[in-house]
Amino acid sequence: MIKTRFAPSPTGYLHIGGVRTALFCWLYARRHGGHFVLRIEDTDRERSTQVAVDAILDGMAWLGLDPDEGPFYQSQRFDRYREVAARLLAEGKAYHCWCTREELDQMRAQQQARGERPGYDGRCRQRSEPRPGVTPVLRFRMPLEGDTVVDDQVRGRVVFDNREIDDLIILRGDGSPTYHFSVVVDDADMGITHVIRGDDHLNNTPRQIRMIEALGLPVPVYAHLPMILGPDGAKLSKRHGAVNVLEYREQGYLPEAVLNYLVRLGWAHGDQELFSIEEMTRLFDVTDVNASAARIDPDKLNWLNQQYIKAAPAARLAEGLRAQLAAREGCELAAGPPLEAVVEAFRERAVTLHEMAESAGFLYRSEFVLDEKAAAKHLKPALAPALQMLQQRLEGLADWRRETLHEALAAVAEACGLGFGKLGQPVRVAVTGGTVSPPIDVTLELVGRERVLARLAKALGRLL
RNA sequence: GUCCCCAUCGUCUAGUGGUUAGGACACCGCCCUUUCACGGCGGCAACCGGGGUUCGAAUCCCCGUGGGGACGCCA
Repeated sequence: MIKTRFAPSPTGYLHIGGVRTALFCWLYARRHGGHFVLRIEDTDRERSTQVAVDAILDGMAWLGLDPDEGPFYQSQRFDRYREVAARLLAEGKAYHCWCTREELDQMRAQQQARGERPGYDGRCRQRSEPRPGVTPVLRFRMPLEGDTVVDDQVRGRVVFDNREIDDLIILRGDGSPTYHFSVVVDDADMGITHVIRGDDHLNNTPRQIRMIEALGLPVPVYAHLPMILGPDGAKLSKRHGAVNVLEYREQGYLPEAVLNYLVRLGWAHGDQELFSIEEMTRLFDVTDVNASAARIDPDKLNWLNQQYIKAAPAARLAEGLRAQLAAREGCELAAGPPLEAVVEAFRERAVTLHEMAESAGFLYRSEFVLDEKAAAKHLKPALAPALQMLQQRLEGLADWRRETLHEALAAVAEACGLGFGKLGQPVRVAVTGGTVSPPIDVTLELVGRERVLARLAKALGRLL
């Protein structure tokens, strides 16, 4: 069975670049009827935190990137790594190294000074005597000559000269495994057939392949994905806005929009831009991923999010809107119209749910805030008769619905010799406090009879 | 510094030896219009440079340039 895995280290939030890796792994497994494994790489106990683990799990769940197996934790498998390492040592494929950190630093500095690639020179390969006061680490014995070939699904064939690869540490002084070693053991134990991961691991691959071979295990298929950069082409960082996926949720992005955006970074299917999850899983193939790095484009994500907001079921959006509104000062859900009605009125004019809550906020705030500039421009004394007429008409309106409101507005506009818009805009300002809202009839319906009449009266009070 | 990877509009990309180099986002203009949007139509805009290979290169090869990554008892 095809098996892919996503193996983040819980040292921070779930990065948007990591999410794309997870997505590609997930899609590939889905596409081939295989399994997607989630493994938490927490061998570095100093930096790993439970908060980060939760953030990863939370983010994956939000996006629907559910693992078929796991989450597995490397921290719970230390015995297994030590066992495998012991075997390597017994077979002479690994050896103790008694070099001190100071010694290693010095060695690297000298190598750099000589213009060489810094790396361990193998000075402990032959040593058999322990050094007093030093707890040894275990190093893997890499071949000294020849090449190691990585047949990458994205890059093609990449050849490394073994002389460029040094003997890496597989067990630290405290007996804990290092990343390179634990991945190899885990991928083998978990039956991972396809390793799909970030570009930054390409250079690590030959050493991992050598360890896998030394262990007599099958070498998985590799696919190294290009990196995702910030809009300015630099490495993605906090200053580029949201790098933490959960921030996208907070900002009102829909998970399917984020996924759709991410899947198109490095992958395409002709000219198609919109992909449902089902389409992605049917069409995606890691061999179609292109090799060059891509930049994050917030504009395009926004556009996609809007596409999904226009199409999503109102009930779902209502839930998102509820959360957005709830997080807002002065907004009281009970004080306004049903959320689904608001969603329908605003879905074509909101890029994110955050923005929707922002512009629909006036429906739920008890205090009325009038934009003075708008009032100065649209609430002119000359309008008083028309507004008065409208007020009367609305008071007598039996049925407070968009259609009846529209009739009332149209009738008053006609009677006063005004265009619909000439009446609508002042009413909008009077009722919403601003110049922007859904169509005025819809707006009046949403604001509700009581408030409309009260605000109209208040506006009239200003004019008279 | 050494090694590895990458290179089509501003951005994401299609393209796999012969195309007026296509689409999308953004931007600009027009239309629609009840504000804002949505939508429709149109426009601007690219093969990093130099050598080869070939009848013919965005496409294949080499060099350069630029960008990125790796070089930890981090992952």
